[in-house]
Amino acid sequence: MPPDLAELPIFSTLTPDQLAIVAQGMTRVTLDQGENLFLQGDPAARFFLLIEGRLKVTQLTEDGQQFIVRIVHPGELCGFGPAIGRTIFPGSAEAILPCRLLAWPRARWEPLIAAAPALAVSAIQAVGRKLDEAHTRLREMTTEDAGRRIAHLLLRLARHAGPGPDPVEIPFPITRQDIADMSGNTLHTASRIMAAWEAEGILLRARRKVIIADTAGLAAIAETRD
Amino acid sequence: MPPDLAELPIFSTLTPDQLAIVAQGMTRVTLDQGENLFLQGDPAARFFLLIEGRLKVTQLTEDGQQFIVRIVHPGELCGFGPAIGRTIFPGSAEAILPCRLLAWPRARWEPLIAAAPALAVSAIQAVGRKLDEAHTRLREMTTEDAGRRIAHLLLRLARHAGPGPDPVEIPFPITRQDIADMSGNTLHTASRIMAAWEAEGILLRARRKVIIADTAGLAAIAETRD
DNA sequence: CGCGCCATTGAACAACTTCAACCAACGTGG
DNA sequence: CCACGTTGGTTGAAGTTGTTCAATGGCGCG
Repeated sequence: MPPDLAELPIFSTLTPDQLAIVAQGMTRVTLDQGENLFLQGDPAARFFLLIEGRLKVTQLTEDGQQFIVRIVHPGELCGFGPAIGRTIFPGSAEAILPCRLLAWPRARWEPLIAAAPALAVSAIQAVGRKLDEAHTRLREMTTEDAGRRIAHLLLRLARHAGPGPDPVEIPFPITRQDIADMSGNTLHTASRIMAAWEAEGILLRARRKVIIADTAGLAAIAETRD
Repeated sequence: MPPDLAELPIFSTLTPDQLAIVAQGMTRVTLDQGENLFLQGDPAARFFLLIEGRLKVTQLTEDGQQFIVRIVHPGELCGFGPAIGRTIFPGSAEAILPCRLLAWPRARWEPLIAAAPALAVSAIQAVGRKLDEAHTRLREMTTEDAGRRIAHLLLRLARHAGPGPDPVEIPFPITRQDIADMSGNTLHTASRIMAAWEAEGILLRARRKVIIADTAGLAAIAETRD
């Protein structure tokens, strides 16, 4: 059992009593790269906290198009349908890196937030932040052109790599197709634009890999106002 | 004091004791058409429940573009920044019809949800629904063309008119520009597409007014899969 | 070593935006 | 109550962006 509960930031303020309640019914889950944690339409029987790795949450439209809802980073809750009154998962979650997670049955949600109100507050705030992020993406989709959207996306992904000097590597594998889906483009447009940036020395690219060589240059593209 | 608190659906399950707590610190607000309830950047000192009328919530980007976050319908909470840890309003809210609201100071949020847990649950679910809606809009923005996006938008707006036979009137004034902003188009594209629909007998239009004459026809456009 | 997945690139095309002009309804003040 | 400015709305033509279609290259795994 690698990590002690108390060492996780989200639980660090809890008393031993509260930790005991948190631990009730809790199980650990590990996923290999490429495995699915849950599929769209599955009953939302459990909710999860990602400890290590990365998850990609996607939705499939009726007509077969894929839409990437978000990337889940370590320390974040996911699949908390139960908390907002959902009974099935609205999307699928795939491990894009090997993952370790904690899982609780949905019935534990109420006792858990009752035992640790800080958790409830942070859950609500997490939902709020995601709403903000969704609005930001919506605003970008409607007011910005393809290049700026991709630039914003890469900067956002890179921020999760933690602060650091150039070059910044996006810390998980990601295909051009993923980038195109997340930024509302086709694979082709994304590929072209990023090829141009590579020529300008802003990016380094490899198979399923992106490295930002010039954060300032990319930020300049993202902020360009016509 | 027009409506009795207990008559509002959201409070209908509360006991008199709980209602007394809800009423503490509560004030009533009325707005004329065109007035602002709050402006982007204002300190989020209060949160609101819309009883009657309609609000339009917008954000202004740094470079001056407007983005319509949502329309607030009667019975919905709005401006609940305090609930998700915000101290300023991230957007502006304008009355597009004369409005009546209830308002509470932000400090009342915790006692209020403590007194009426049903309210907390419904607040979390309200945020969850908005997240869903934002994701739906995002998905539509990236996978659908202009016409289908407008069709979906109009159907969504019309649903708030309540069920009823054709023709369905969208129950608040709305400009072509608003429709374009909400569906991620320019005024021009929206105007052209809707003009075509009017010629086909699907819509009736007037200044600041849209009436759906053929809901099934519009739904067919919205669902067309290529 | 050969197949499949990921990626790149060019050319033709369609969709949407921009630019620009114009029209009609509303409201206000003389 | 009429003239006129303002706001909301329509429409055409030109221009741009991004998509579609099509072909090709290369890495990695069995």
